[in-house]
Amino acid sequence: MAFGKGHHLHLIDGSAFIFRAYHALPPLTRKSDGLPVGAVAGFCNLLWGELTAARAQAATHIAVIFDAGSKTFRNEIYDQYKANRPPLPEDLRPQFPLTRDATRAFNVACLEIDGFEADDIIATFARQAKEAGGTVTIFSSDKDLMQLIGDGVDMHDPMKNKRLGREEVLEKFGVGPERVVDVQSLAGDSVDNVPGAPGIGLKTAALLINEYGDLDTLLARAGEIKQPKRREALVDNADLIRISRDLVRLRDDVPVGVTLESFELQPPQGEAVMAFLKQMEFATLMKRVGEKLGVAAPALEAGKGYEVAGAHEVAEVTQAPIDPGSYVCVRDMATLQGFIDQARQRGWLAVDTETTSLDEMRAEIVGISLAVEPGVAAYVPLLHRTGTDDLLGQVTLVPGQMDRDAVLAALKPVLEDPSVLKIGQNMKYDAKIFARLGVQVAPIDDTMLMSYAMHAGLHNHGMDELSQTYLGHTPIPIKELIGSGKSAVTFDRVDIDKATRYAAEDADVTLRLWQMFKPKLHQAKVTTVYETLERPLVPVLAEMEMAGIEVDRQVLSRMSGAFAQKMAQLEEEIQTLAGEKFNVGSPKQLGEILFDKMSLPGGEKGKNGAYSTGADILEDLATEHELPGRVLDWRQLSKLKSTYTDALQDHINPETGRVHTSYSISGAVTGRLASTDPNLQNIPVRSEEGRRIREAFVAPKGKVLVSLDYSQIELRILAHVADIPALQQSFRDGIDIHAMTASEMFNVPLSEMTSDIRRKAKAINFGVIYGISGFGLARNLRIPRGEAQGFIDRYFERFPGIKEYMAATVKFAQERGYVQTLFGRKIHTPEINARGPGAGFAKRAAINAPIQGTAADIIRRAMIRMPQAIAGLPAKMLLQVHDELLFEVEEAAADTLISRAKEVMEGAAHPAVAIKVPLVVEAGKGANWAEAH
DNA sequence: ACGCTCACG
DNA sequence: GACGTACGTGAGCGTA
Repeated sequence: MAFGKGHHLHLIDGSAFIFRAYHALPPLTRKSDGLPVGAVAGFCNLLWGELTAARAQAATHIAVIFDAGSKTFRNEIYDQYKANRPPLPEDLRPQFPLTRDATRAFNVACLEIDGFEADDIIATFARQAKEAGGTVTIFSSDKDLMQLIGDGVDMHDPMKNKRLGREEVLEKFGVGPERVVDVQSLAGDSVDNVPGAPGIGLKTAALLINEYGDLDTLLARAGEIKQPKRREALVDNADLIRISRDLVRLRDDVPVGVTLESFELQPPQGEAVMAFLKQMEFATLMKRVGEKLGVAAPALEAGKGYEVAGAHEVAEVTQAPIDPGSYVCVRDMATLQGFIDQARQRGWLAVDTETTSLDEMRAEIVGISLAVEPGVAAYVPLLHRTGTDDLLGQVTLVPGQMDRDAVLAALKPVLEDPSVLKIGQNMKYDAKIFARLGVQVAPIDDTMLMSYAMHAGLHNHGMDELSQTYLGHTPIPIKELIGSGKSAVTFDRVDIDKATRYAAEDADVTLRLWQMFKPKLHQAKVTTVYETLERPLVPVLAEMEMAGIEVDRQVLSRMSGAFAQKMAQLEEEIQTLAGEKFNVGSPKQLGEILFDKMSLPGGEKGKNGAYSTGADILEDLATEHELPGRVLDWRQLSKLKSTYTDALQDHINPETGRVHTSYSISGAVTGRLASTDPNLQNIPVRSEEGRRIREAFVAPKGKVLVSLDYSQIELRILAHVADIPALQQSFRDGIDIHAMTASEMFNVPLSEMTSDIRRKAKAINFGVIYGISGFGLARNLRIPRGEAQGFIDRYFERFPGIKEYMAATVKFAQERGYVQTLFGRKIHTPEINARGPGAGFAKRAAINAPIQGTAADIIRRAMIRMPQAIAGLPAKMLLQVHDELLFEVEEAAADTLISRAKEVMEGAAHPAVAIKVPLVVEAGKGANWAEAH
């Protein structure tokens, strides 16, 4: 029978059901294999409830509509559409196809169409139903659907369990359903990232539309608006507003390919429902559905059902042992396609690349390994070369390898497919290799970062260590393939059979680690840390590293020359003073000259019997003799030359002409990044001579460098976490915090503050962050230990909250074995209950970690939000130096960049944590880093 | 491979 | 009462 008068259609927004189910339930997994099924279970419950309700409401037709998940036509209109959506939780993705299966199992029509959102499909069916003379109820909480209300179409919000009609639309938008699109086009939508008109919200938009009738009239007569702000917002952004309208207006002409008749409400077929529920191991639901349908629920075998993720370890015992002999060497397209198909089927793929270098910007890809299941792994050799060059000195490819570009072309769709999760160990490396080959790998999971989120402080997170610790398996060492030291060869010279065993094993191990870590993230309560502070940082850092920073070789080379001259001169003077030639760079020889030959006082031998000749000791000796001062000068120049002016030149990439550092996300236990090859986080700044090295870090013509750094961020965090009202107030008032501390401690009014008193207070403030001790402060200030202890006692007397915070933090660590940042990052403190001197170290580290770690979390949050915030500006984020971000930007846009980036940085803690003191960011710009800082 | 020294936050 | 200490990093060098 044709759909028409008297018929009533229920249209269900399936995606809304899924998300609601996912967030309402704990992470449940199927007992037999650990498959995440929480969202599916919740979805089935909601659907079952809805089916019961539909009958009660005399629905005659029903359908569940899903989002197809891939890009839609709206992304072609506006590429930023929905661009700020958080990434999908990794355990939700594989449940999507199961919810479709569930819908079909309940004998309900289900539909999704590539290129369109569920909302468009719903709009299309709603129109068809209306035109046929029937009525429609839409089940969704999505306000975008409210434009469809009226004339036989109403909505039901399942979250609030309430009907939405014309009155509710008026209440929410200030206009009727027919003008909802106009209002939304003006107001924009931050959730979907619809731009709208800047500065116009829902209220103003409704006011304008009601005054002018509709959007087109309003835009045509925008010049008449009296308020200058509103007038400009509309006149200047007319195009953006029209684009916004195309984004919010639902299409009701989607080629759906099915008719309304096919949605006729059918009773569920007991057998099909039961088969599905049994497969999912949903015992309770089987019983409930069975009773209603009058079918016996089949019993589940022992050990089946579902449970909260990680409740039991099933992974290891059920897995096949790791056997490198079983891996496949891929030499033809059909075999490769087989792995790709398996990846699509499962929704995940473990990937690893083998290359000629650890430097991602110079490395050439040699092969790719893949794994889809524990034990099911393959290696695709691409560019292995013969061990010896031929007679002409030419390298020759080993025969039997597939063409690199053909393999990449085959892999690109799956590597870029948003519905297939790519799993790797240190994915930033592989993502950069692929990016250089034109493949943007996403979405990703990273076992190194999962381990870091769970185990920071317990051990490092390299693959060999993780495999040993968590799989009890020692992977083939890379040394066995490429050798070590001077005789090491690059991976392209490795025999393909050996490479297959090694490389595929890495992918296999990575996949197994991922399966083991996944449920444990929830258990360790670090899912949010992983999802918001680790995983999203990978693409951000990859971008920064690939951008690199321009370094002027000339500047460095000139400085190197000058340093060399000055050093030679100093060396001669030193040797004359010593009365003999010796290696000034050898602490051992220097110690013997100073303390044995010249008999200067204060010679202390370290653990291996050598005299200590550190800067502080030489500074003390400088009053006794000329030589130590000269050595200090020589050392400074030597350091600057070897570590900076010489070494940095070697790091200039010949292709890009820029220096590309690599950030280690999991290198520092506190959450800080670490920079290597080269380390761009310790470029000199404290001494005048050193600071000049920053003049070599330059912006290209027409651009400038912009530096933004958090002012006193760790002290601000201390004021918050230790809850010290006096410190908090000073930060709110913008008072010099060290002067204020000094004033409180020494009873000196701010107006009479001397730089010496302030210096002491500053040292104490920093000392507190480090877990202060009388000894440490005494050494830092070069004052007697008793005096230093006196300062500390006075400080604690004045700010008792600090002492309480320190004690509470240590106690927390002793009881739980870890400390936490404000954002939930855990830093383990395994040595906290040790005896001996180690105990002191562990306590101070435990006190420092939440403060340093919270600061690290904050700048991570800022960095993750930054690409979105500066999109459209001719600007790039280049470097991070713990509390500083460095950008390169076209000169004309520098001030815009500063204001946008500053806003992101100062607001980075929100909305997760409301810090009681303002975060303040200071900005500078200039032709080089010295000027910008 | 390890420790010393020193550059940074 | 003695011990040994500021927190977090990475690079280059000399020495074993």
